[in-house]
Amino acid sequence: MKRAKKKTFSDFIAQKGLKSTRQRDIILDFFLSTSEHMSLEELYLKLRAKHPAIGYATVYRTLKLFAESGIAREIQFGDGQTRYEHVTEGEHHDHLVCTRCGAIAEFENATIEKLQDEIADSYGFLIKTHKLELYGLCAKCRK
Amino acid sequence: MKRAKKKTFSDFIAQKGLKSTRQRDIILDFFLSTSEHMSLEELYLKLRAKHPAIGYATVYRTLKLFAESGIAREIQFGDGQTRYEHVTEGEHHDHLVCTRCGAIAEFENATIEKLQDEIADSYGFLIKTHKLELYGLCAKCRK
DNA sequence: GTTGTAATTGATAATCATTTTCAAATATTT
DNA sequence: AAATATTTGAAAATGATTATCAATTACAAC
Ligand SMILES: [Mn+2]
Ligand SMILES: [Mn+2]
Ligand SMILES: [Zn+2]
Ligand SMILES: [Zn+2]
Repeated sequence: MKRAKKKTFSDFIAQKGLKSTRQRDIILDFFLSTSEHMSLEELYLKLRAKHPAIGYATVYRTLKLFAESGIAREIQFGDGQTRYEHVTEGEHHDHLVCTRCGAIAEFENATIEKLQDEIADSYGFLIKTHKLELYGLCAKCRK
Repeated sequence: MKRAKKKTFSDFIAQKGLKSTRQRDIILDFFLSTSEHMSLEELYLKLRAKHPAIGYATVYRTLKLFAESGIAREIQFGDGQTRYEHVTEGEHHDHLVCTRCGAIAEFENATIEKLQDEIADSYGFLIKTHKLELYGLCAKCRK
């Protein structure tokens, strides 16, 4: 899983004529070891603890490359912070976002996905991506 | 419909101890006369054509008030521009967004809404709002 | 209508996340 | 090892939004 993503990324780098660098390796290792949905700032701060020399711009640039290569996905939960999550081949999910504590749960629902396709069809619309997020209070916070 | 929204807003203004001003009236009239999903900049530019003295900050502040009063809703389609749409009592809809031409279609699907509730229940999650957007190519653009 | 007071306005500066710039450093090819 | 193109980190720039503030305005009390 980590191996596969590293492979995907190095293939992407090679195919694009880019270079394999120490910073990209460090950031990739760190990203693959993190929990999901981490914001760029969070990521940068935690990274800087171990690797103080890595620049902010490099983290931004590298995460964009991860997304471009297909191993990560950019997500926005409306708090003004871009987050990145891991992309797993053939898997898709949507999110429940707790607006009090920030907890995020993931779910999949095949019926909803199918209905989305039907709706798109009825408009002659071709879906490329979609975004389904449920905002509210998680079980812990609603008590 | 326009009347009702004007009433809602003036009640809101009164109840909050705010003032009824020329600028707010102008912006409200303009907003109520526009098509949906207009970005703030678009709104400001079109408004400025007729009322050159109205400031950018005032437009921002006033649209926020519209949202707070319940006659408008802020929406983000991920292009970095905040948009505002009209809120109609008791109505809800989600969006199809064309990533090529920017066209926006609206849809409602009771089954999807019900499934969302069931998913939330199964997580003990209390939904406050949700966001469902289908991005892709509209019928015109996919040809 | 005049006055007093608090809210509002418009211009501008500030903010915040993100992107760009650029000279120095580095990776890869020859 | 030298040549070349990419990458890096720091700092400046950007773009959308928000805060600041002095001048203006709305409105309630007289
Ligand atoms: Mn996720
Ligand atoms: Mn709409
Ligand atoms: Zn919570
Ligand atoms: Zn289109």
